[in-house]
Amino acid sequence: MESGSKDIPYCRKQKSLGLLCSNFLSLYNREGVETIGLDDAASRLGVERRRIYDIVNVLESVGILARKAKNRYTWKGFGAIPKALEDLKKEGLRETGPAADTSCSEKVSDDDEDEMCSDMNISSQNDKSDSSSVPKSAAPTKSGENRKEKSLGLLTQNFVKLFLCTDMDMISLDDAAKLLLGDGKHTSMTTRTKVRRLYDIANVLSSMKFIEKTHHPETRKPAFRWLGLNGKPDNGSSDSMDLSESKKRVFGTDLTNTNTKRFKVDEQAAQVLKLNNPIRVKCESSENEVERTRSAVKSYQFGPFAPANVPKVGASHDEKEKQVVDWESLASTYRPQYHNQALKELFSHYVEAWKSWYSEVAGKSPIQLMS
DNA sequence: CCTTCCCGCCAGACA
DNA sequence: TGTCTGGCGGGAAGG
Repeated sequence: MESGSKDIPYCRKQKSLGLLCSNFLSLYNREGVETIGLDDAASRLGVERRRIYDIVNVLESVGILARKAKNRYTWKGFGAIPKALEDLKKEGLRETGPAADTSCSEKVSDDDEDEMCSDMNISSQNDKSDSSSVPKSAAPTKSGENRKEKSLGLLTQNFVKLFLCTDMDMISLDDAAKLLLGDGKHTSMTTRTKVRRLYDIANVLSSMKFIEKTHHPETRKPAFRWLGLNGKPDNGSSDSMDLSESKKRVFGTDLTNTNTKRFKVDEQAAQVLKLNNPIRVKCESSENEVERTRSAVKSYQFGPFAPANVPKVGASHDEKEKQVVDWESLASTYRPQYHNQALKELFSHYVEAWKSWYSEVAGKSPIQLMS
């Protein structure tokens, strides 16, 4: 009787974090959603709770979500992304060393290293037992902090900072791992673990089109390129949500400048980027600074599925992009155990969202979906 | 072979 | 204590 699982031997790709992220986004990126329950998400997406944590953590790092309470997150929406990234950038630059940049920013009010509602454990030592001998080999060495240092969320932020604050626009995960971990303390296996996590992060960010996987021009090594907003002007009077129909993401823009002299992360970059958590940036104002500075208007273009309440860029024409994805087979193959109404409408939602998204981007090969 | 990275054990954090 | 979070690394799918 247990042969009800038909075929579907097992496809690893169907369970990828990136796909799950897309599902998550399309599931909650609609009007009326303001809070998200982890249990709800897990059951509706058909995954274990553990995976929800992964996604939620990186989404929170980019500002899409915010932790509200246990089991509960607040949906901030894509509109919160630009600000979050801006904060990340400023934060990263600040850690770098304000000495280099005279006009670093106007609002230099005291601000913690973290911009979100992350809590700093101030109750570090409230132990009542002091005279008594140690119960066991207790390790009161910065219990919480240490764990938090290695959190996926923080790693995500630092990874993003790498793109925002450095002039490297192409980074391999291996280099990123080396840069991001403490300092020259290799440990070989620490890097391995870090790289694993970076793969996770990269998958999620890729599904949102923040980054894209490519290869080094020469080395052929796989690397990731930043696609998201490269640097918004951010004027003080930016109350009105941007997203005007101006320029969308600039893809081939960087092709114009053929300088591209140095992609590899030599020890110079490693030198600048040591430190524990904070990231150092190379503040030298020379080299290839011209890159894509000219486009200061560059509004942010959302990843998949622009929400309904957000002015999409030219959402009028379409029907010209052929559908490369077989949605019907998708719906039938995906998790046969969930044949409820929610999934039905979820998938139909996909088709719409993807259509419009495709027509806008018209990229080559966006996300690899199952077929 | 090497790269990618999913699964889920299990340990801290929290109620 | 139980539940919630989420590091962490094995080891298998993918190329």
